[in-house]
Amino acid sequence: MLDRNYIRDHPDEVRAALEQKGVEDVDFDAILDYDEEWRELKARGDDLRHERNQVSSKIGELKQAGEHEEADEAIETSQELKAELESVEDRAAELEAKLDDLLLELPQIPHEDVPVGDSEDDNRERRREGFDDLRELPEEVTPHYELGEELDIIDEARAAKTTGSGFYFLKGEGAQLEYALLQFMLELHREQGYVDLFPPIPVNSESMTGTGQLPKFAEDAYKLEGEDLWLCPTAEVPVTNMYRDDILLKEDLPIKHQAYTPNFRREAGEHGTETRGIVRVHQFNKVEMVNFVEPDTSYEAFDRLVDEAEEVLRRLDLPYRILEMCTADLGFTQAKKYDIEVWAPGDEMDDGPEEGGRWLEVSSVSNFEDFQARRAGLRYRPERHESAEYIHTLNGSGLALPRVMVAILEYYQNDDGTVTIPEPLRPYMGGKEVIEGHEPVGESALGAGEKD
RNA sequence: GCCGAGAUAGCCUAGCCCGGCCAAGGCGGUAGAUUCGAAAUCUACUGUCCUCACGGACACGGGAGUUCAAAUCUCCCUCUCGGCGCCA
Repeated sequence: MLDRNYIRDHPDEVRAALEQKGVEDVDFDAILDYDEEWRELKARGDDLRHERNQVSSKIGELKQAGEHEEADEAIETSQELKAELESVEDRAAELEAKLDDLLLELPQIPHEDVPVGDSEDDNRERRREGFDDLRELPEEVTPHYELGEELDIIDEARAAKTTGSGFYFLKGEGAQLEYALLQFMLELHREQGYVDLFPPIPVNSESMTGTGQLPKFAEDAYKLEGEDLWLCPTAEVPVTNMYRDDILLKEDLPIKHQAYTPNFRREAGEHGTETRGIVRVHQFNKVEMVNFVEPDTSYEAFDRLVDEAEEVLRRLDLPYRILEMCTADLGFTQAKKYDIEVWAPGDEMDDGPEEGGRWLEVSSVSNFEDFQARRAGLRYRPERHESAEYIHTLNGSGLALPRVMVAILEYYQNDDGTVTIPEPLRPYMGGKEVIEGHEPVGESALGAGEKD
């Protein structure tokens, strides 16, 4: 949420931001008008109330002095004031409620460094890492969704049965790889100074509003029937809202939390060749890093956060690139955002690198500045005697698991259809070095002619 | 789920029965005075909004109501604590 004073004083900046982010469904002039009218009413209401307070206290005095006649007169005056006050304040309350709703739909203003653009084509590639010394790949890399089925470590069909499309079972070595990735990432971020959290998975509407998923993006999330609860769309929501309405101390900052959670997203209508397999699913695990920092340090924290997320891929020795998002590709809440995209060589896509394959977004690192803090009431006291100020929040995935798994299954694939396990993960898989897969189970396995 | 008790400023606490006279007091913090310096002491400041300002309004968990007037009375909600029940 933007500061109302800021909006009054810098309307042109807000208009520019709306245009750069391509937001067209907000009537900013109406907001300014409402605010103007509200302030007038507020001033009038304050005056009336002042008058009433004076009359009221006089009534007390008169009554104690035993001057009942004059007291009754004063009561009459007070009653008249009351009626007028009510109409003024009702109108003001109406306007303020409207204003609050509208303000929740005003997006964050992009940081001045962010390249202005119209679409994702205007995003800038900052750098590319890990392509100098590539692994020897099979002639034809099998896409993860075929390989996962062949090795019987990913079972989408049976998940469709128990749950629906867009979900999957991981089995045996597949599930082990998932756990190994989790443990590995969490341990790495611990080294980077993160304190673990395991949050509640359902979150209420207030939390969803605090981080900006509501009110505009309700249709992206799963809602529990009969409850004011949503299935966690990202750990950002419970973790950022953890300190809602708290006042933190200067010495508390920066606070760095990491949290593993499952994430649930409806992803309505997202089916096609680009989303085969487990690259876009309704439930996936992710380790999220969230930083709470003093305002003037948030851009340092941003650079550090990108590096902390990258470290996962560096250690796994997976090639990737860093993309700087242009204004059009910034989210509603974001002032600045970098994406990290890992290289997955299994599927040819037009916008992939020269080496073939495609890019998969595995992390998004964002600085929200005080946008979320203002919505959620996240403050700190810069000096003991000073009044509280909004902090800055940032977060970054570190990382989203399924797409890392895709990259591993494709990039670490061997000629014989097995997958070499990246070294840092082996300690978490009982020393296992290669994923060899399982015999399929059930009558359908007979069709493959592999069981007598 | 049931019964009971509670929620007051950054923190701790009074006021609530019995409505009216700045939400009293303490702690912590900042500045000043004092001091060679410190401790102690004293003074001022230490929530939000509107206003260029003077000033004013609001704020006692949240919301609604009663009243000329609500921290105080009534109702609803949220959360916390205690007891009982249920439960992995």
